[in-house]
Amino acid sequence: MTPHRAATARERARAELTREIKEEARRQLAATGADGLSLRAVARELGMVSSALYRYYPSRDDLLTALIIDAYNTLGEAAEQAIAGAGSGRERWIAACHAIRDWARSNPHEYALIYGSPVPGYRAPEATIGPAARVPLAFVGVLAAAVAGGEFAAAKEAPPLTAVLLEQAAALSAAISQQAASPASPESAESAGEGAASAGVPPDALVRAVIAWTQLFGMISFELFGQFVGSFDPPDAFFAHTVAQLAAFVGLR
Amino acid sequence: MTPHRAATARERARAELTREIKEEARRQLAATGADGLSLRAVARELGMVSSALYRYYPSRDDLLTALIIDAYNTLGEAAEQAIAGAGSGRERWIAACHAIRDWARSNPHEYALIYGSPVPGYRAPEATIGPAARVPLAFVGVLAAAVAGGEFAAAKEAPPLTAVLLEQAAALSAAISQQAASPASPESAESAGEGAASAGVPPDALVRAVIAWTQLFGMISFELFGQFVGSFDPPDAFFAHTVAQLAAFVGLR
DNA sequence: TGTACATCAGTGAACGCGCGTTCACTGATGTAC
DNA sequence: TGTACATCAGTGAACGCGCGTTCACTGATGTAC
Repeated sequence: MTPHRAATARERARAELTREIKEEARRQLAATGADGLSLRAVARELGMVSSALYRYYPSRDDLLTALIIDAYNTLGEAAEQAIAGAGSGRERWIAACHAIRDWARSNPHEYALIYGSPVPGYRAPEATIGPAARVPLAFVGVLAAAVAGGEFAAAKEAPPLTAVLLEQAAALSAAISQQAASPASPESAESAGEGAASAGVPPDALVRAVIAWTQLFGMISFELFGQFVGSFDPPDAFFAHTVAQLAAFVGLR
Repeated sequence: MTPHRAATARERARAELTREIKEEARRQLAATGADGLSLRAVARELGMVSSALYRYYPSRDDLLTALIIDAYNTLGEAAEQAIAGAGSGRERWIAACHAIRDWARSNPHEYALIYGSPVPGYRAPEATIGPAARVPLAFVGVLAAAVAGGEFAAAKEAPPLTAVLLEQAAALSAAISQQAASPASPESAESAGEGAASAGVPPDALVRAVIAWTQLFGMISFELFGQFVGSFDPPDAFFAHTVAQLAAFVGLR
């Protein structure tokens, strides 16, 4: 698709400005939230006239989409790097959780953009699905690698799964294998790597992983959205405690 | 404070319209989200002129605050009623979780208003703190009653709490007892009742209760905000499974 | 019970604001010969 | 290497919109004598 030739000055300028627009938009996101994001304000800040932005994004929603995709990707990358930098399966799991929290704390409005209440009237396009899956896939990858490496211990007191739940877990497992085979973004393919498929992960563990996943984001949302005020605040100790417990819960000892 | 005399027609009309304004505002919330809520649109829909609303709410933020307080209260009430209608401690806990989810599914935008990303520029006034505490207090009440009634079983494999966490748990316990002694809303006093204080609930169980609390809202947020799409969808079975597990987790057998 | 005054709900016009998006345009950059 | 044409980035004015809030006003409801 892309011919091999040097980029023209025009192309370089375009790439540069596209980056600057997103940067400025992120700044405004941090200041005023997703609904406060305005093309006119971005243009103003960049010293351009508002209509000029339409050379780069055909509408406000498209700019928002670009920010959402970027957010999913940087978060996914943070998780993947944390995983790559840790030793055992248990350590990888815990490191990923902390990396996700750290990213969320550093980028609260981008976090809100992707995990907070949906922006009214905005419909997420297909292009966000792949990046959104990076974090869950990374977790499943850790689990699968642990199973393969003999680091996984099935839960002792496992309450039985209902038929519906078993079925959904099986379907999810299949979907994951498929997605891992044809990853959405080239970057995620690399780091998720060989262990990305859910091969060998028992359905019960998959359910537990999803429980842990919702728990993780529940804690982070509560922290960022101010629900912890007056209880475990700051929730650093609480978070570390819970995450360690969750690692055991999913079967990583 | 309130003298005992019949309400004048004016007073009745005022109460009636105040209710209608909030009703219409809630409808708009459901349609367009918190940022789409506009005084002008509410007035328009009620056949009034926009400036007339200022006789009822001094600003848009005050109307928003009223909606937030109502949301916390109806949710709290739903949880309290579920608890009152169930038998054992374990059943109460589970019933409360389901009631909260049901309320959230029926009132997604009100849920988003109180548990979603904060409305940018809006600062929650003190008056919201009391109503916001109803749900957590209800859960602690269930736990305390179970301890008093011998229905509570401490966790077997309890990972040790760090010093910081222990300290925070103790402070939280004290704060709960205090709040239960002087409840924010008269209604909550009644149903939370005798068992509201955290008396007898061990710190470890309190930590577990907060874990369960974040887990619960993590699941609900994921469901409402669309993160389950493609995995456990619909998450009914997943939710029931997890909630039952959580009841055991906090010590209710 | 009737009247004079005070209170309050609702009106309508206006202020000033910022927004997304369109469109005809100028001038610079890139390309084909 | 130089020229003619095509492409594209950015301009500036404009359209039409809805918003929160203020203010002087009218007319109805309530209260004190």
